[in-house]
Amino acid sequence: MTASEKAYYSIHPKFHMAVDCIIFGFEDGELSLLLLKRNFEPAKGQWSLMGGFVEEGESVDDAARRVVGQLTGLTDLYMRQVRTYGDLDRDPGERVISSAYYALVDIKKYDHSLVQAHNAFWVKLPEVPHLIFDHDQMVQDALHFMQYQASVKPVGMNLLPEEFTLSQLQALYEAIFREEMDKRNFRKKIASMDYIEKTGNIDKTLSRKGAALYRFNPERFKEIGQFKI
Amino acid sequence: MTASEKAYYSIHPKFHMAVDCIIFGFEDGELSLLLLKRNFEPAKGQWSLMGGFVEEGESVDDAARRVVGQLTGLTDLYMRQVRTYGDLDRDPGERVISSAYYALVDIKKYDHSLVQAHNAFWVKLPEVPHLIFDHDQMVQDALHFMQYQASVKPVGMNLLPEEFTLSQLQALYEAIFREEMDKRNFRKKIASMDYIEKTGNIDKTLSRKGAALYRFNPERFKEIGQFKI
DNA sequence: TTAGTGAAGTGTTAAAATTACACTTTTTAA
DNA sequence: TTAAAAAGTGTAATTTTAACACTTCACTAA
Repeated sequence: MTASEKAYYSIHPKFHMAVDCIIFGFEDGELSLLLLKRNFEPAKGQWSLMGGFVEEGESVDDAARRVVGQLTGLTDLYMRQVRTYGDLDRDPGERVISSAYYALVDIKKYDHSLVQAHNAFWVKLPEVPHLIFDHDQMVQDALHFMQYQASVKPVGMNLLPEEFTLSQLQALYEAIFREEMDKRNFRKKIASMDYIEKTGNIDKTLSRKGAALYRFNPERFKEIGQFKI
Repeated sequence: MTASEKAYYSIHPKFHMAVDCIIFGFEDGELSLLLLKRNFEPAKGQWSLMGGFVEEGESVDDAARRVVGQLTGLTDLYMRQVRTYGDLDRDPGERVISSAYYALVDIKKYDHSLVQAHNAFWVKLPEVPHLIFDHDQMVQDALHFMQYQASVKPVGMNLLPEEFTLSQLQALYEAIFREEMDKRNFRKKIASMDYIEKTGNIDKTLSRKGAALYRFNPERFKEIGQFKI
């Protein structure tokens, strides 16, 4: 790189870059968020999203994966960038630009000890408290974006165990879109999606009769490739 | 701020932060992008989006507005953040994180001398050349996002003059979604949108008969608040 | 043994939205 | 006066979506 090329960059300022993660779970017919009750500064004692700074040598996407992994012990989650927040005073301590990411977690599968160590808790969406900085806005934006994605792509299943009943699936979509759905119409729609397939197993935990378990088959989805709920 | 609070930030690295702008126009029934044929380093001679670094004391959103303003002379454009690109080597010169924004411009209204000074050109979407870095990806993502927004919000009109004919409007949506639409069905749909109102003026430039001119009324849209095309 | 419980599972009809489709009107330039 | 060229207009068929209630099953407890 020539001197002038170097100057092209170096005359411009640099910024702290962070990621904040909106971690969605699903339990008891409600979406939940995994939130920190901060036992560290800044904003100790307040509620916030799990976040962290982008470090040298990692992409912003990787930082988000790392941060979620640090809290949940989980890798390979379904994660998407929501947007980037770059207002001057969004962090009152110092200027920090932050990219928000949402993650979808099977709430049965996270590392409890890590969550406990971070003083983090699952909070049902209607009970989410006020969060620090612009995290309330991030949650709003993430929810909307997630709702949109869930309406056009079969991503909701990432919030359920690998095998799930149709009642669970319906309850999930009712929670995501905050609207009741008709059982027969819902099941008709799912039946038309050949990539949601019966596993042959039966779940007996919720009813004497037992409910057929289904799974999402990503390969078959790739062939067909359309979803709308 | 205490010393420990300061350390909380300062132990972390800082990054150059840029914005890159996908500037859409509409002409001759096609979407166009305003692109730079770079007459400066780095990547001199290649095509790129208009971009710039975020400076101290300006938000990322403001940086995007400034950068589009520098090229077009226009402020108050409809602009939305697309997403942020944070891969390690996305800029081969040095690590730069960049937020992409798209802007919708009335192609009749920009400052020609500024565009000329930047060696920028309107290029019809199907003829857009390969761009530097990850700008091809940015264009893809911006187009998809813009298409989505245009399908659920009345934002397409930002690409047209204040007053427009229904033929222009239909051609615009056909260009955005790359699909032909039925004239009668289209006009039926628009007629049901009370916030797209006849101005009483007539455009005579395209036909002997003349075509009624319409305008978008944002106040009336706010009252009604739904759009789908 | 059988009656009660509680979730799982299953079709049809009405209403609404979308799509397909072709001719008439208007103006002016030749 | 007529040819040209875009503007403007309505109906019927199809598809999609929404509304709606009872039966089945397997177990538990009387």
